[in-house]
Amino acid sequence: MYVTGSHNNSITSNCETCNRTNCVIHKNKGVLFNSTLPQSSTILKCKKGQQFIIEGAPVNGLFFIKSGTVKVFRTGINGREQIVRFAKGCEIVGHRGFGTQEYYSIGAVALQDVELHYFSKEHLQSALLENPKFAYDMMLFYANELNRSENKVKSISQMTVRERVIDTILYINRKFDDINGFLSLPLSRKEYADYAGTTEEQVIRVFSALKKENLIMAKGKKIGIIDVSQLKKEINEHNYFLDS
DNA sequence: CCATTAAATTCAA
DNA sequence: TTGAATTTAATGG
Repeated sequence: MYVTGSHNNSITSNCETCNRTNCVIHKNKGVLFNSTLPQSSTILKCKKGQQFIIEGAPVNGLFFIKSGTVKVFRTGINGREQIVRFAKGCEIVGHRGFGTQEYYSIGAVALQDVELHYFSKEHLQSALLENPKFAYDMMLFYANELNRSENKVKSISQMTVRERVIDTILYINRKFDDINGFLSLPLSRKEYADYAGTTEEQVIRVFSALKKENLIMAKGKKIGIIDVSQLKKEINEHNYFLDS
C-alpha cells in the first residue's frame, strides 16, 4: 500500500461542483463570490496541525471550510483542552466572533491539510443585509449550533464516561463516513477524551471494554464500529438525541 | 496521576 | 521501501 505523489486522500470539494444540499456556501455562492467588492474572498491553505484561529485574537472575519477537517477547541481550567466540535468541508468556523464579539473565544487547528475561504466581516455584513435568503440560511446554521451546544452541556453533566465516549464515537461516525468499516477521521485517544470531557486513560479503558464486548474494533488510530445499533441503544436509553 | 512496555506512525535515506 | 527514531496506546501501580 502506497500513496502516489503528494496527493493524500484530500476530498476534492470544489465549491463550484460541491452538491451538498445543506451547504450554506454552495447555496449562496452567487452572493458570496459575485460581490461588488474586488477581493471578496481569499483562499487560505493550512497544513495538518496548523492553527488558524488563536484564542484571544481579534476577529476580522469568518472561515468557510472548503476541504479538509478542523477541530475547534477552547482552553479550559488547568490548560486542559475542550474540543467544541469537529468541522469538515462546507462548514463555517469562527462564527461566534461575528457581530458583537471582538475576540475569538476559541481556537481552531487543521487536522488534515485544509483549504479555507476567508471572508471579511464587512463583506459578510453587506451580503447578509442585502440577501435575506443568505441571512436565513446563516440563522439556521446558528440555531443548529446553539442546539448542539446545549445538548453537549447536558451530555457532559449527566452522562457517564462510558456513555460520553460512545456518544463521541457515534458523533464521529455520523459526521465522517466509514472507509471499509473504520472511521475516516483518525483521532488520537486524547482528542476523543477532549471532546467527551474526560481523560485519555478513561477513553483507552472504555475502548478496551468495547473491544472485548465486540462493539468496536481498533487498530491504532483507526476505529471501527462493529455494532452501531447496540451502541445507539446504550445512549438512547438515556434519551439523548444527537446532533449532526 | 505517573511509569513502563507495546504498538503504531513518521521520516529520511 | 525499509528500519530507526519518535510518538501514541495500553496497562498496572
